[in-house]
Amino acid sequence: MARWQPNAGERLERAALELFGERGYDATAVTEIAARAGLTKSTFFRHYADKREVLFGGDDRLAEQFGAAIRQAPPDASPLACLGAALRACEATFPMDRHDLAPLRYAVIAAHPELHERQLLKRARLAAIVTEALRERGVDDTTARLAAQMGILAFSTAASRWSTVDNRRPFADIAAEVLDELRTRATELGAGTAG
Amino acid sequence: MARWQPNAGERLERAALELFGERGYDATAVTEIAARAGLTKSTFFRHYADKREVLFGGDDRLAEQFGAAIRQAPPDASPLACLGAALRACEATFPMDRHDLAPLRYAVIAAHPELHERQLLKRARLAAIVTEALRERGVDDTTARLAAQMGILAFSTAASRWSTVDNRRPFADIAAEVLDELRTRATELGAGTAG
DNA sequence: CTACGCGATGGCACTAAGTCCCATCGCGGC
DNA sequence: GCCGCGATGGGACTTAGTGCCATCGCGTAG
Repeated sequence: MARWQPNAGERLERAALELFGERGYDATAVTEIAARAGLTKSTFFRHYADKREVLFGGDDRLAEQFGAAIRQAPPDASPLACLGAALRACEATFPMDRHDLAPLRYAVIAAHPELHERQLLKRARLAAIVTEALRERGVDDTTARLAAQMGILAFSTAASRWSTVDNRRPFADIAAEVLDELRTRATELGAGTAG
Repeated sequence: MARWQPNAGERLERAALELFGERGYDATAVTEIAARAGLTKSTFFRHYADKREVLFGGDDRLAEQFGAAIRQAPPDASPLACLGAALRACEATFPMDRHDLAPLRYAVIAAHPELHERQLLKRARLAAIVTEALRERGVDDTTARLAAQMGILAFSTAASRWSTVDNRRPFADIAAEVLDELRTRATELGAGTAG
């Protein structure tokens, strides 16, 4: 028995990604994922609330980092500056030495609406955390929500580009670039006629 | 038998909302919804892909209206002006004579992450349609995506406020107000220091 | 009026996700 | 060596969701 081996969560995550790559998401049962990780269905659901969640463990850690980075930003930093800091802070979640698995993960998510759905939920939670963190800094509600959406858009775009097979650039660089372009476009949008 | 009675979809939707209100979402089985509508489980799944979908039938029609409104906007209209037109166009989806059911619907969705998840998916699809419609007008990719996010944010905020129990204002008014405030905030955001 | 066909429904079997509860195991402290 | 705690195993159970075929209602051709 493989009982009591450490890192059950990581093993399940790895086994899941392997099987999704080999047989596809739908054709992979939770029992099979657990078996490959040397565990059982019961244990799987003790680590992940459902089958989808096994692909999004990192997003929860990310949300914490995001919130912390905004709170640690200097008091006079603008909302967009806070977002920049947050995007730099989540560099650890996108380490280059794990870059090989990213394209597969994205492909699986893109191919299954229920996984895309879960990704959207994670990002909505992230947006809620950013909004709250900005509000704590005295930013008004509407601005906080708008800035949070811009941050999520920058994050999503950057994460997508980073996860490309032939990408070799660090996440922070891509994110900074995207955020800066969004800032420019936001100015143009607001300046245009609205009616 | 109630076979061959018209509007099976509407009956299922109504029955579902009733039961969700009475017993809660989790405690209501698909079989029960179908039974109250005078139908069976088989027929339910022929009308809605899953249990969640029964609450989001209107969102699909909305997406079409949204896209059509942007395409019909005058060629020289700015992106934000297009969004304004789209928000006005979906007035039909928020008729005052059906306002009574809105608070319940929102409460049920808010209480269940899986329903919130589905709502996010619908809005993401809406955002994709807006993005594509703006691109067709010659708007560059980044601006289109940013504007679409702003539109979705305006829509979500307005829909939430409209669905309040004591609200009596038409949707278009609320939406226009929200969008205008977002435009102001976007300008301020872009003007601030970024770095 | 009958025969035929089409589309919507009913019904049933089946798979797998997810829940619940309890037994079991391993490790560390007393 | 005993004991308790936390993690795992295992099995019973409910229900979402799929697939297939029989059935029904209605319109239409002849």
